Amino acid sequence: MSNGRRETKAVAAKKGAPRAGRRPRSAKADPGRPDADLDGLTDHLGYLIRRAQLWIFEDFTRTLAAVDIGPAQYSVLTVINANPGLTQMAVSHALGIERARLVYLLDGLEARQLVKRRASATDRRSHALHLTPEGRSAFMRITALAREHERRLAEKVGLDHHKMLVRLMQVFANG
Amino acid sequence: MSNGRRETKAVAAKKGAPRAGRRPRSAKADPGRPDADLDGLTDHLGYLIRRAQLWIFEDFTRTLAAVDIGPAQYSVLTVINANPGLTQMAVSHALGIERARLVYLLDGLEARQLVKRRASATDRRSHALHLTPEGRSAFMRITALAREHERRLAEKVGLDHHKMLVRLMQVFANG
DNA sequence: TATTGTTATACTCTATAACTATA
DNA sequence: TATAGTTATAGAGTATAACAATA
Repeated sequence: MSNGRRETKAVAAKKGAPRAGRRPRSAKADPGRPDADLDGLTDHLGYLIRRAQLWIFEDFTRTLAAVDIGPAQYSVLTVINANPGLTQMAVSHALGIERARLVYLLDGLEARQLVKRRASATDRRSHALHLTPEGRSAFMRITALAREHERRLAEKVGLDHHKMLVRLMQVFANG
Repeated sequence: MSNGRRETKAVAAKKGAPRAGRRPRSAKADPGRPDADLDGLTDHLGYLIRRAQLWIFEDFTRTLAAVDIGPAQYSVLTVINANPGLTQMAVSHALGIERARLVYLLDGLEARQLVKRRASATDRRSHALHLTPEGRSAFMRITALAREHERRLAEKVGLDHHKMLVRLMQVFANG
């Protein structure tokens, strides 16, 4: 799985069927495969967000394939880097990742020597999380690629639109 | 089982002391657990979208729990309703749902008598998808609940922001 | 008793591969 | 040979529950 970037095997021949604006009506004009009418779906933010998620995660994963880091791993590294000594519960809470899932993610990052679980000085139930020196230098390469991904994303939606989206979506940043 | 995960000991834990505040911190009244610094994460559209997805899908599922319809099922019903006679491949392509997954979804909807697979008149390999009469009346109740969900979502982000988000995110509506 | 990290299970969704029956 | 629908499997991700060590 580590190299899991399968090439999407040339999805047959795409016939004409151009994206006719946001009103893909004509069911007769194109005998090949006209786009179906999505009806009210394109007014549902949830639907649009799911489609956006597909595009973004795919581009992110492809862009960071060289360092073999996925979106979840990236978010974990970022938070640990910015908050050395954080506990697993705090990371789980900050990112909305289930603590059971986080155990698995950290197992992988620790096995790759990017992250270290240390004993907490104050609470022997919990671990203090830190980037290793290798983790810190890897993180610099990783953030460079992440920025490249973000640039490509901004290109797709338009630079001004990207700024606006980031601002509007802050509502969801926590809680 | 046997994850070689032995802890070293010691090392003083640095208390919180996160980086300089490039981001306003929500002052939660929890002295024991201040929010972690998310650093650059909140400028990544992918991260924000993931958080939005969590909120939206949870609210959607809760709102439509009474009719037992999830986001994917809702999108399938919507497209079939707007395009009676559509094939499974066309639905799969329109919504970005794998055709193998669609089989499973349709099995459920057909077992509940909401959808019917009919024989295609022109190609005996494919099925023509239709809502049943029960499906059509159920769909009216379903869309009412979906609109309620969308209203709640618009409330959360603000009505004007919601409109803008829907417009900006159209880029992802297809492809 | 409650919490942290952990293990385990189940369910959702995505990605493939292979099979069948048609075309 | 290729395509539509189907079945099967594997991998992420989410949601729970339970348990040991610790608080």
